[in-house]
This record gives sequence, C-alpha cells and structure tokens, in this order.
Amino acid sequence: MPSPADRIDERADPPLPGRQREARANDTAVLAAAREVFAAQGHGASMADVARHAGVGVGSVYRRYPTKEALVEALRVHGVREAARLAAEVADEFAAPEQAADGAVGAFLTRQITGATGPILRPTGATGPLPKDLADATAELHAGLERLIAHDRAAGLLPSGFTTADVMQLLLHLRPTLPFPRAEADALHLRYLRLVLAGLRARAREDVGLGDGPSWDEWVGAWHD
Amino acid sequence: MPSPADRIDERADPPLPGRQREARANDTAVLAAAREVFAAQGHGASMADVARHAGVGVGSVYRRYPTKEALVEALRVHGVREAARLAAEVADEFAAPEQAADGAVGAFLTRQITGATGPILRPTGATGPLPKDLADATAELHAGLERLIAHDRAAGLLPSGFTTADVMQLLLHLRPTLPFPRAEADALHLRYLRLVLAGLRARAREDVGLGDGPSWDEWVGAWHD
DNA sequence: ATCGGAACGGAATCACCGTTCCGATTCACC
DNA sequence: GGTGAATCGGAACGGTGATTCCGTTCCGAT
Repeated sequence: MPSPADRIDERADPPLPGRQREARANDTAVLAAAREVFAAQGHGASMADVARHAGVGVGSVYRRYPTKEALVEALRVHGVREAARLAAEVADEFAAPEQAADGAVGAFLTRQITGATGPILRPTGATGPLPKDLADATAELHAGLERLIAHDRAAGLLPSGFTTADVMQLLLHLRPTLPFPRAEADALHLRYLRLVLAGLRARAREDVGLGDGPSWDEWVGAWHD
Repeated sequence: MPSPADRIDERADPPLPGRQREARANDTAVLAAAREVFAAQGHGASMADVARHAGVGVGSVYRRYPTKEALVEALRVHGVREAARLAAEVADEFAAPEQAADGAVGAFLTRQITGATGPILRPTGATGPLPKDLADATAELHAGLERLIAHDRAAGLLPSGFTTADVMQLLLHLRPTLPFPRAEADALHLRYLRLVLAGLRARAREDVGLGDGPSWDEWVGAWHD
C-alpha cells in the first residue's frame, strides 16, 4: 500500500546540479536513519548512531540539523504531515457511500497503527512556542480528523462528546512500545483498538455521551510550552 | 485511603541498634525519593537528583543500590508488589455478593490508574533473566488477576479470550504520560478506561470473543531477556 | 575518654554524547 | 589538468552523569 509519496523527503524532484544532489540525498538518508534509530532505541539514541546508520559523518548531520532537537522536530513534523495525509485519504474514501464497519475513525487509527513509518508523533516535553511547519501540519491534521468524525457521527458510530482531541489521545494510548516483533505488537494494538471501537459504538448506540474532554486547541497547546 | 502498608519499605520493624536504624531509614528515604524523582522526570533523572531529594549523599545511594539499574529494578518490584496487593484487595471485596457495575477488573484498573504511587511498572528494555523478588511479586500479581477475571467472567462482563496478560497490556495502554496536571490526566485516562470496559461488556454481551492474545508467561517472558 | 568500624557525604574519575572545527575530498567550471 | 567553493568525515572539546574513592562522623563497647 505504499503511496508514491511515502518517501521521507517530499520536495520537488531534483533539477539540481550534481553536488547538491548528493547533499539532498544525504539529507533524506539522515532523516530516514533518524527515524529508524530513534524508533528502535528511543530518543536517547546518539547522533553518532544516526550518522552511522545514514552512512555519513556527524558533521554532515549537523550541517542540516543544527541540533539534535531540530532533527527530532523534523521527524515530528514528518509524522504529523503523514497522519494528516492519511486522515484526508481516509476521509476521501469514506465520502463515497460504501463504508467499512469500523467507521472512518477506526480505519484511520487502524492504518496509523500498522502504517510502516515510525511511532514518532509524541512531543517529548516542554518545547518552545510551536514552529510554523508543525502548526501548519497540525491544522491540516485537525481538518482531516474533523471530516472523519463528522462522517462517523452521521453514521451513528460515535457517542456525543467524542472530539478530534480524543483521536489524538487514542493515538497515544494505542501504541505503547511492546517487547514483541512488529507484527505481533501490531496485532495486540489492533486487538485493543477493536475493543475501544466497540466501546464507542456501544456508547453511541445506548446514547451515553463521553463527557467533556479537552478541545483540540487545549490538547495541542498542552504539548507546547 | 493510604493503607498502613503504604510505606515503601515493608520489612519488619526495627529491633535494630542505632546506627543501622539510620541506614535503614535512609534506605526507605532513597526509595521514596527515587520514586518521586523518576516519576516526575522520567528514568533520565540523575542519581545526584535522587540523592538530593532523599537528603543523602550519592555515596549512600550507591552503598545500597550498586547501580542505577538496581535502583530502578527495586522500584519495579515495589510497583508490582503494590499492584499485586491491590488486585488481592479488590478480589476480596468482590468476593462479597455486592458488586460494582464496572466489575472487578474495572475496579482494579481504576484504582491502579488513580493510585497515588508512581507510574513505574514498565520494564525498560532488555534486562537479565528475571530476579527472584520480581518473579515472586509477579506470581502474586498473576494470582490476584486470575481472581478478578474469574469473578467478572462469571458475571458475564468479559468476552472469551480475555486473559491476565490483557490486563497487563491495558495497564500499559491506559497510562501514557500526558502533559496535564495529575488530576486532569487521570480524568482523561479514566475516560478511556470506561470506553474499553464498555467495549469488553459489549463483546461479552454479543458473545464475540477476543481471539488469542499472549499467555501470562509469554507476556512476562517477553519483558525479560 | 578512647577505639574500631560501619555509614556518611561529596570530590574525583571515567565514559559518553552533543556540538564544533578543520583538513581532505569532490565537482563544476575553466 | 588546475582552481575554488561546497561538502565531507571524523577528531577534539566541553559538559553531564554514573560510579568510585576516601577522609570524616557517629555509635557502641571497652
């Protein structure tokens, strides 16, 4: 299912002179390596490790990402962009009358869990205000999630009080690191996703609301400062 | 609600001569400090921090816990013991005919989430074989969970295929670190717990099993080596 | 009052990691 | 083939944190 846009670097293809081509190639290699290494060892992995995995020297990593945090931040943006794209994709599919039993939100979460790319989507702690690219990607994601929720609510699959922030929280909840190989871990995560979805449908059916959760802005805001 | 056994050190009371009394007192202070500090700053907190919080020198910390990992390990054992005690407690309560709507498992998870003590109950990564005290505490916990599940299954609250390992996984799922003050974070976690419980009940009612998950031994084993 | 040893606190040590710096390399262009 | 600029790779620097070491303090016994 890898869409053509699955590469980590999404800028326009290179009409670039030779030397800069290598630079850019390295850039994407670094990003990909960072994703792998951080996914495997947590954010505590060393820059040297990332560089080694990317097959470049540490110097080259630092030329493009002035700081470790900048690198992590780039990955975060990538993750949010990816999620936003997935949300939009699913929303488009569900715009057609045909509809899977899980609902659009369920489909989104399912694919997000099994999606090949790293688990990065979780800010570490206190960062600065909130950089522009992240803000943009976040807004896009929000829009996508709104569509998903609107669809499922219309289909009577969601209880009242369920918001976009809930989807984000579920994303967090649904993917704790498990000491199992990828496939098994995914299976376990999906097992729980199904449970949650069943819970949502039950609540919706019985018309029991969820009560208030944070708003999108509260949720996003809480992660940044 | 703090039971008399809430102190972090549970050994027999000291018939001990003066100097050793201080030693033991320091020991418990260190453990308590470690729990606070690690809970607040994550396992990345420094030993110096722990020592400072405990009001002792680093040397004293190292006399009792030869290594940072040993200290973390001690906390882990404490956490499992505590969970085991809670499980047994809840199982006892539910042995009486009166029963809360959430079921015994729900009650256990609820209290585990809101229980004041740290979130530590999550092995970091690859450790050695599995030390005796941990093994013992783990066995005790397992027994308690079995009782909880037996109770709820008899009450028709759980679908087939739901196991003790599932409870452990839920514990993991249910408590990701959230950037909110404790009370709010707990509220969000409980919100999610209610959803999961509703899902379980729905599955049970509709008689839809969960499919196979890992056994207790597989689960425990996966965390240790 | 003095002595021996257990326990203490914190300075010194050592390894690791983020970051900086610089000489070597490579490529585009002459 | 030669030259300069853009890149590289990786050694060196500085800081942080785990761990070790040791002089000091305190208690209980003589």
